Amino acid sequence: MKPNDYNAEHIEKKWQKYWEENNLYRTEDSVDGKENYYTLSEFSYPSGNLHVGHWYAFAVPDIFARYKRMLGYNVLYPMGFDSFGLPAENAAIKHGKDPRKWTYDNMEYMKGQLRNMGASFDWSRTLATSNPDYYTWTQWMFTEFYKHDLVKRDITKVNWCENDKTILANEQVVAGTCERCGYDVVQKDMAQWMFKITDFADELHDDLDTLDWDESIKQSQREWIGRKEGSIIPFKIQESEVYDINTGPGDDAYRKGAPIIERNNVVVIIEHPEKDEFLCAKWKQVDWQGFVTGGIEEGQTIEETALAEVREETGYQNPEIVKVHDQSSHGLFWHVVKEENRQANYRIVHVKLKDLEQVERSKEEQAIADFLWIPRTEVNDFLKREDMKYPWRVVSRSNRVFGEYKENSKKRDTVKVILRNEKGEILVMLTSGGEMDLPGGGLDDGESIQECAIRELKEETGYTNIRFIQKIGHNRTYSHHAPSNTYCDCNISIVLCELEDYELSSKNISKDEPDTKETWMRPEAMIQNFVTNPVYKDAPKGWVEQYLNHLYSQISVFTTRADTLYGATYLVLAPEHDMVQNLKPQMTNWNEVESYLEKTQKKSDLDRQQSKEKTGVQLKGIEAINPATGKAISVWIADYVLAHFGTGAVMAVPAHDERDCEFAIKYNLPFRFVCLPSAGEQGNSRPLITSGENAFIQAAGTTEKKGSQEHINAEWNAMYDLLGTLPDGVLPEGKRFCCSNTGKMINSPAKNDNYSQSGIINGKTTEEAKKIITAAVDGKMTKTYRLRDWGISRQRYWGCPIPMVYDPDGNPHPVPKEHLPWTLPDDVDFTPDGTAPLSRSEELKKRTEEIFGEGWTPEVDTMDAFVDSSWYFYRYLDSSNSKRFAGEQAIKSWMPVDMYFGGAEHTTMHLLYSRFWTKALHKLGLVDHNEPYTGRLNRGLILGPDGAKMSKSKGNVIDPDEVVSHVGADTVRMYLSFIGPYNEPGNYPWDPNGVVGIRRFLDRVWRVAENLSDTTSKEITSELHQTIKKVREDIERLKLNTAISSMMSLINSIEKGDGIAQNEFDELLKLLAPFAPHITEELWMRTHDASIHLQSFPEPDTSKIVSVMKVLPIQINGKVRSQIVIEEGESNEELHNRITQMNDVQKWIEGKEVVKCIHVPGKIINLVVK
RNA sequence: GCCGGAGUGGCGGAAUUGGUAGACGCGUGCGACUCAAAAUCGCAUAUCUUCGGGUGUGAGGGUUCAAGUCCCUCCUCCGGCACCA
Repeated sequence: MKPNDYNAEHIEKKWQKYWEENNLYRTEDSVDGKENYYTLSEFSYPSGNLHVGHWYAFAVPDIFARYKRMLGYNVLYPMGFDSFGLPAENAAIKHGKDPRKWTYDNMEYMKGQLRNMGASFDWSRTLATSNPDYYTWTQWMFTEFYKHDLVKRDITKVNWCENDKTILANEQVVAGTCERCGYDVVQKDMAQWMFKITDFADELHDDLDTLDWDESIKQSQREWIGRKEGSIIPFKIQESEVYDINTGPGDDAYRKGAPIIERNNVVVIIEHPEKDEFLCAKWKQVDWQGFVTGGIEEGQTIEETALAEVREETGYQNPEIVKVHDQSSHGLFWHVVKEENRQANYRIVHVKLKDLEQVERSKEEQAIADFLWIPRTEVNDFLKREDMKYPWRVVSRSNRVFGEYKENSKKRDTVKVILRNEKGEILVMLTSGGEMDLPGGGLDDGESIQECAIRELKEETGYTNIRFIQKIGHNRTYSHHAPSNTYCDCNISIVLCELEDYELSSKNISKDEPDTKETWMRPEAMIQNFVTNPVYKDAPKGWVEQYLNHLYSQISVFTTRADTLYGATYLVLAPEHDMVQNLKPQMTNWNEVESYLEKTQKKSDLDRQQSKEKTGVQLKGIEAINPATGKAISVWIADYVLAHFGTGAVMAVPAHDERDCEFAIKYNLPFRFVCLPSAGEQGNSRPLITSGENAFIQAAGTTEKKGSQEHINAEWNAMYDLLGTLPDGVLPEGKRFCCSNTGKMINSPAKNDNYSQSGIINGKTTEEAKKIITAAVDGKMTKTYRLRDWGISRQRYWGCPIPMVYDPDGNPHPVPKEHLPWTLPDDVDFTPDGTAPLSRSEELKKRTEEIFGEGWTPEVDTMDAFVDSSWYFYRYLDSSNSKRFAGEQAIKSWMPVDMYFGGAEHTTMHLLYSRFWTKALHKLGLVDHNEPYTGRLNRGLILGPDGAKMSKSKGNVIDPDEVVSHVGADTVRMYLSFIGPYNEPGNYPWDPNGVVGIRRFLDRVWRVAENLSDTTSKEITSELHQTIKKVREDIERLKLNTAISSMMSLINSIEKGDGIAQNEFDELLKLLAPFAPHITEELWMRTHDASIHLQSFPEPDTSKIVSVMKVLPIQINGKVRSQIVIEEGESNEELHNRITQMNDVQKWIEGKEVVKCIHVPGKIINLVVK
């Protein structure tokens, strides 16, 4: 190499050092006269080595940042590391090193590599999410979100591998088995911390319209959020007939259709005469197992049996009946003597001992069991145990609630209101004493129960739009636990109301109860609270079960086709639906149902979606009422209905829904056709779903080719013919089909039908009918979302600790700010064994107890790494601030991000999460903007030279360091920009020869610089300014490939022509500077003192763009036949004459007539000849 | 199945509002330099051709003086969603 040759390695090192020493890229928060511009590229995991993907992600946007800087913007282009998370931990495990050391070593190494790109990062602002001074703010924001009700702890279903004892992500589940070990994956309930991202679902959806992003990115987000509009329609459950056990002995006691039950039993709950304890049986000295039970002998009453069993089994002589609970049920029963499980009917009898007079028990009884007195709380625990199959759990809690304090009572009629929202949640009030209650109050004089309920709700909750649904059950007399710790006896009516919307009226909120906090709870969660809350244990709660039973006596379905309600012939629930468990006592085929539940539990979501064959089980003994027709329909469970979509229940309309059709044919369920497709809706596509023997076309009897228009028409005609013969739309067997098109309603109701609704929707269109029928059946128009709350708990070590601690009662509390950062402990063996590694840290345990007190325990899960990356763009703005996550002024001057470069794989997760984060910060008043990124660009992927994704196993990985050492960083940067348009996320293969092409170009630039001329020709000057214009336009659009190609053309012209003078060459260098910062700096500094990167970007001088000759193509009948040089000032007529004289043209128009001559100035001339 | 986006030489890709399709680069061929090779430089390179011209932007139709670009139908690929009620 000659001394004057282009030596990339040398000059790149030289100028990188110079820039660093001169702080060329230090970015101030504001510069006078310059507008701020925030360019961001997604930071990366410190996985150890920079690959070509990093260059594509960082070096190409650097061109854009440099360009903006030369345009006069104050540009921030920062870089950092997403240094928490699975990839780092897995890699650390694999390499047998401490993840902390491994991660930080990698970061140091990668920083060095990043410097070689010649990128204009401001390193003074760098960050790493695993630094305590970073994650202290992650934790602080978590606790702030918690305080503002944006965080919750909830139990959700997760994929669980029994073998590895760990949670798996959906992607790790392959066909229902674990990706790693092949073991079956089950769905398991686990408590998780979650961000309530669904609170922002509408905003996240609607605000997309305000963003200047590529439509495909927005569309992906919309689909991920998955908003659907439809109706929620309530279906009442028909109460099943139950024979009371008292009506007769023997078989009469069994419920209709129930499986054979061995006998009728009593379960006796024995209460201590003085203490708050119950007598329980302890068998085989190991564990207490239950209560005294016994069989009812023929001719005996329940009371007699109960008292006899107490005397026989316990020896206590003086029991008295408190209550025989009026609900009978059946279930499995462990028979101690026979040592086997048996089916039996139970009656629960509550007995209280008058005294403790006791005689010796029989030897047999002594052999079986010891008896012991157990405190009430333990009894409750026992009743909640997983293995408790006894169905009398609930009943047993309803004892001992009335009549204790009647002396001081004052009677007043009151209401308790169950206020329900559209999600089926119930509003409860949490008073300052921790007591859980429903809103309610006393009836004023002359007020109806309904009026009182709505008035009280408005006063207590502030909600203005409340709808009365129904009064539940009868008035009941209860002791009411009043705030002054006295009890009064009163009639309580339970009223069910529903919220129409969430509008609040602040002035109507009662001032009486300032300590009251309202919470929405799911009914199951509510039961849990009522049962476990110690404050509540003596308060009346019998009615809790009662109103929940009523609440559960209906099933709400979500449908987008409410108009077809008259065609709903059965209901299908997801197997996980709450009602399945709640209706268990009424079911006559529980065994069958249970085995189906077990089967589906084993399947993952993915698995369920893959097996297309629909399966299901009818819930026998259960019937629902179609609210439109008033007719009873059957209820099924099937795993094609998904628990987490809509309400987890669907109304099945087999005649108008493909899936319902398939299911109904399989199980022979009725079809009713209620919507006639409009003529315009038929289209050319095949309208009918036909299936197996029911294939409708067979009835049509056509001979046309299947799939042809004629065949389709025949189907339609056959359908119309058939429907004409069916007065009520009920399809006969063998002619069952389905048509999901919209249209006009028919048979809703049909003639001579006794349906409860008169013909309010018959003849209406689908859209009209949806609204009318929804209102008519007390349904609601609503929206549902695919988006689910964001669960962030991970049973991993290398992540941000969740800053929560639990008091001795297990209640969570946020770690206060003064104890942040809540540091990640060091004394942990992080090898995964299924439990959270932090649970093994002694230091964390000790720390928690020292700060919060004895019995307090730390949360041991860490956060999903997506949490760390949801706000990092704020930290760059002020990365050393120890008072705030970022200073307010810094945020104001930079946010929102003007252009965010990233991978398409982050479109739905990271991009959505960080948008949520910004909206949450905005809601808390911490930032003044509502969206984090104004611009977003998804980049493509660099493939290996073979066109496949780069991977070590394929051996097609390109090592950028190696390429750089051969051709230089400038070449690699430019090649990556040249490979394809950066504004379209395509896949571009790396072509080793293509790199050489770019290097040749830079060599030419060098050569031109070595051979500058004294003057520049007009043509080159013109082309230079055209190039300037084009390059500006192209970078602005991020079509860097064409910007480079135009510069190549210019260099080609310069070399072919008479060269270029210093002045013009300087312009070219500046044009090239963002792309190739090193070589341009080297050539520029030969004649200048200040860096080229501090210069302004060239502006095109249009006056210098001259066309020396205007050559226009001549077309004849649209085909190019010749060219002509336009002369200035020539009239159209003169031009036309000149053209028709031309030999090239003559040839084509000879003997023909020129009809028309179209002259588009500067573009084309077209002669039309005949 | 639904919703986006795309289909152009041997390859990556140009063609910004309908106006000369294939810019620029790679590859290939020929030539120069060289004892030779590499590197470099120059010329050529959609395709068929009877050398007049014909045909060409996934397929077929349409609008227009003129269509890669606009309209209709279909096919393929990529991305997102999906037993979503």
